[in-house]
Amino acid sequence: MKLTTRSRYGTRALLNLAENYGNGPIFLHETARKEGISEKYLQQLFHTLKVVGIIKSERGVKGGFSLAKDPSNIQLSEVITVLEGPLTLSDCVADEFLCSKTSSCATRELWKRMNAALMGVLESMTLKDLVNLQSEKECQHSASYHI
Amino acid sequence: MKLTTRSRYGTRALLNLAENYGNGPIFLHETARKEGISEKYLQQLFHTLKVVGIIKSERGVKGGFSLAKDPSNIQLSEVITVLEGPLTLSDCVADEFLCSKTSSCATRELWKRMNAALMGVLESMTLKDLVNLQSEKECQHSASYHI
DNA sequence: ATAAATACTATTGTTTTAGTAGTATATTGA
DNA sequence: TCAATATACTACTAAAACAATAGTATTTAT
Repeated sequence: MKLTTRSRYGTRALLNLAENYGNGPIFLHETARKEGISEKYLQQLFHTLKVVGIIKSERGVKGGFSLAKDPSNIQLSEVITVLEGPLTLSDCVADEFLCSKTSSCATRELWKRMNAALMGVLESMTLKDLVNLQSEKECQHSASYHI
Repeated sequence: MKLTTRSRYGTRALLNLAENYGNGPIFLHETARKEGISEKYLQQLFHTLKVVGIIKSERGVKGGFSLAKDPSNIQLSEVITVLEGPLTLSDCVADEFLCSKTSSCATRELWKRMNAALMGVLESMTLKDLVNLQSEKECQHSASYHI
């Protein structure tokens, strides 16, 4: 059970935009190069993210992409859900009428708990948190090199 | 991001065996019919579960499958891991050398937290818990019908 | 104009999933 | 002993999902 590359690439790319928040748009090809993602593929991901209002774009020679709102207002649950689709581990979690045994199914309860655990993590973090985490890590990393 | 049918079918089938724990083996075709799973497919799942010692089998006319140990000693983390493979949302979570940026990657930290959340649920529950959950639910369900 | 950026849709190769098929082996009991 | 019925094990396959690639259209700065 893996996340698709859509989620993983998309989140990394958004982190890239978030780190630049407030400084105008970034060319897609820059983000793509920096994160090692195919430009064409990232175009699709950014298109999706734009449609739902997470990022905005400017066209033309001085165009590019930037976050459409403050990083602290972008929950990771929103990001992953948009890129990955609903994060339900079994379809019966989202659609209780899918199976006739729903109301008395212990395994469904298990899948629900797993989903709740995942969403708990994702809802408790925003892109801003991810930016902070990144700078913390980079600081630790460089410290361990220099000492 | 869905669990595969291996996990979902397998867990349901194990719950079926767990409910019968101590009363001898159950024919595979019975479990298959009750849970609506193809016999041939369930054979594969049970084979996997047998190899790792979660269930045991008896061959021949009076054969069948039963749990190899007490339901309270079978963690759901073990069950899902065996059926689904390692529950890592990104390969870099399991293999830190997969990516050169591992030590300073914020998204990897995110995937790790999500994994920890999932494993937290699965390690805190055993097949016995699932059996209890099931009987609770069935009780509630029948109660709501009779009153 | 034109160069360089995003917009959007269609197509495709690969991998994974979910299952089927088939042969072999073990056990019971008439 | 032999037929019936169970598991054991491996190989194969159709369908779906994934991960891109391709290509045309449109916008904007210079």
